[in-house]
Amino acid sequence: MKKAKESFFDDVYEVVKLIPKGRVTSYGAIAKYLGAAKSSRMVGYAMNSCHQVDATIPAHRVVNRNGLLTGKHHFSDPNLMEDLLKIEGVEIKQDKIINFEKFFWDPINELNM
DNA sequence: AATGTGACATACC
DNA sequence: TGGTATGCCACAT
Repeated sequence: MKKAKESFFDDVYEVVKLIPKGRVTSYGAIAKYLGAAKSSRMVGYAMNSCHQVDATIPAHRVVNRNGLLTGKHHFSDPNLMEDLLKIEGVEIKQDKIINFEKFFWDPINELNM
């Protein structure tokens, strides 16, 4: 059995680290998967602290509901996020993911079923 | 306890 | 099309 979540953030990190390479998800999807659809902001907030909790978290695979790389500004370099995604095969144009639905990885569908 | 915060989501202008 | 405003909630101080 899994140990109880220590905090909302920890769950966020767990899910983010489970995101397959070449896939992306949204803050809202993660929040919803954790049972707090309205806490989408917390997901982003968690990512802000993710580097001090676990630097291995692929935060670049998490974007907003629009597939827009809103969090790129928080990376070491703004271009790092889209560059990492491109390397993984995700097409990006104007800081936005092309065919977002195709790359979208929903934990609710992938983990809860 | 209270206040501040924020990498969202949605609505409105 | 993009800026502004509000709701929303868990964490930090």
